[in-house]
Amino acid sequence: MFQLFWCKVLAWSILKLLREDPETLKEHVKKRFMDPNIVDKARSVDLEWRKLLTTIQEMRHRHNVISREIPKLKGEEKEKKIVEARNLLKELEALEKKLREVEEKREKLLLSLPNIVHESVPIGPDDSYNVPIRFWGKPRVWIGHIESFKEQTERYGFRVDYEVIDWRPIGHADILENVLRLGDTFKAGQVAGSRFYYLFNDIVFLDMALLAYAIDYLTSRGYTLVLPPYMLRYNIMTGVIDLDTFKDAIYKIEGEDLYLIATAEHSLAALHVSEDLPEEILPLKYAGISPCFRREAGAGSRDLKGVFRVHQFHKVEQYVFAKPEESWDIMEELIRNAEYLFQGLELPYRVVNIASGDLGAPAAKKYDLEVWMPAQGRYREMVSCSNTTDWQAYRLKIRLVRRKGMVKEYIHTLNSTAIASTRTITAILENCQEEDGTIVIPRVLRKYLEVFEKAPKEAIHPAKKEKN
RNA sequence: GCCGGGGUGCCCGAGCGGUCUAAGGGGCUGGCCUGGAGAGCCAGUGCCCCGUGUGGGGCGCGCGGGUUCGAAUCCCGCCCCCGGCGCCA
Repeated sequence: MFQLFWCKVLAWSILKLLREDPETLKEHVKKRFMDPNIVDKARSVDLEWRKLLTTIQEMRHRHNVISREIPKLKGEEKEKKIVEARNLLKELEALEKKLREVEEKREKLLLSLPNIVHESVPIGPDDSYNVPIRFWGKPRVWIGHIESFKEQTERYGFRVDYEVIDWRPIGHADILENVLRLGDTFKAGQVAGSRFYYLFNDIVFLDMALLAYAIDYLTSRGYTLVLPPYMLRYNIMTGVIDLDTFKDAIYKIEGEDLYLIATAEHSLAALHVSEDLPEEILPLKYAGISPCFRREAGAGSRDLKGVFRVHQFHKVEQYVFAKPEESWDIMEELIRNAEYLFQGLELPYRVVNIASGDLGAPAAKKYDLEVWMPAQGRYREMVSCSNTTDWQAYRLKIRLVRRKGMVKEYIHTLNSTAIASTRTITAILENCQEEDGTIVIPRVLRKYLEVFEKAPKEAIHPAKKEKN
C-alpha cells in the first residue's frame, strides 16, 4: 500500500481560513469589532499575488529552458537564443516589479489580520465587557467604596467576602513619595520626563525580592530561567507584536536597527525563530527576567501618578512553546502560576476573561489578573496571560515537527506575566498598609530579603517627620 | 573599531560562471524484506505556486542588492562565527 495520501496542509490556520473559508474568518474579525473588509482585501490581494506569481513562474520556466539550450549551441543560433532570452527578461522585469508591489501589499494585509477569537471569549467592543471568572482573597474595602465594590463583584453573580475598614488607605503614589519617602517621580520627571521614577532603599529591595520570589517559584516548576536581549531587530519585533503595539509601546534606538523590548515575551518568542521543534521536546517552558521599556503613547494622562504605569520596570515573564492540542491546558497552567504567586503575596484578586474587542491582535484568548486596590476602590491589572496560538509562530517561522510522517505545522505560543515589579509594589503599598502608614511585607518575600543586611525584614515604616 | 580566515540542505562535507537546477556520506521518516530486530534494498527528508491526479513548475548555498542569456561560484553593502591587535565594565 502507498501510505501517504498526499494531503497538502496549509500550515497557518489564518491563511487557511482566508483561502478556504473567508466567511468564518470575517466572523472572527467582526467579533473584535474590527472592519471585516480586511478579509476581502487580503483575500483578493492573495489571489492576485498567486495569479501573478504563476504567470511569472511560467515565464521563468521558459527562460530557464532557453538558458539551458544556449551552451549547446554555436554561432548565429546561439546569438539568436541569447537575444530571445534577453527579451524575455525585459518582459519579466515589469511583471516582477508589479509582483514585488503586490507581495508587499499582501504581506502587509496578512500581517494585519488578527488572530481568531476562541469560543470562550466574551463578545464586546471594550473592557467593560470583560467577564470576571473567579475571585480570590478577602479584600479590605473602605466604607466609601462598598457600593462600587459590590458593583464589581455581585454584578457578575459572585459573592465575595470582604473586610470593611473605616479608614481610607493612602494611595500608592502618595504613600510612596510622601509618607515613606522612598520614591521621587518629580526629580525623575525633571531629568527623564513623566512616568520615570527614582526608587530608594526598602522599595528597591522589595523590587528585587519580588523578582526573586517569582523566578524561585517558576524554576522550581521546571521553567528554564532566561536573561534575554533587551533589544531586538525590526523584523523580530514585527513577528511578535501587531502594529498598534509597535506604535504605542516601542522605543527605537537612534541610528540602529534595534528596538527596546516592552517585555521579555518579545525576546523569548524570538528565542526559537526559524526553528523546527520536534514534538518530543515540547512544551518548552521559559521564565524570562528583564526590564521592560514602554512608551505608553496611547495612555494619555491615565495613571500619571506614582509607579503604576511607567516607561520602565522589571518583570518576570512566562513563555511557552506548545503543541496545538495542549496549548489551552497550558494557558490554564500559566494563569494558575500567576495566581499562586499573588496568593502567596496575599493580595486579593480576580481573574478576568478579556472581551473580544479588548483582546489585542496576537491573542486568541486573554486572562488578566487584577488586584483589588483599597485606596482606588478598583481592581487593577497586574498580570496578562495570553494564548497567541499560531499567530506569533507563523510570523517567526516556528514549526512543530511530528515524529510520525515528518508533518510540519505551526506551533502554539503562550505568554503570561509572573510578576511585574513596580505594579505589584503599588498593590502591596495599598493592600499591606496599616492605619499609621506602615507597610507590612508579605511573608513569602521575607526570605529573599534575609540575604541583604540592610533590607527591611518585616515592614517598611513611614519616614520620620523632618524637624524644622 | 582594525587586520586576517570563514558562513553550503537536519548534520558532516564537495563544488568556486553553464555537463542539468548542490556530488558523496551520516541521521531521520516511510516502504520492501524478517517470526522480531539488525543488515540490505527502495523512496522521501528547504520554502512556495498551479492542479479535484501517486503531475508540473518557480525560488533556495548567512542576509540584501548588482553584473550576466546563465551565479553557490564574480562585484558591492550588511549580519554572524573563528583567530590576532586595540578599547572597555
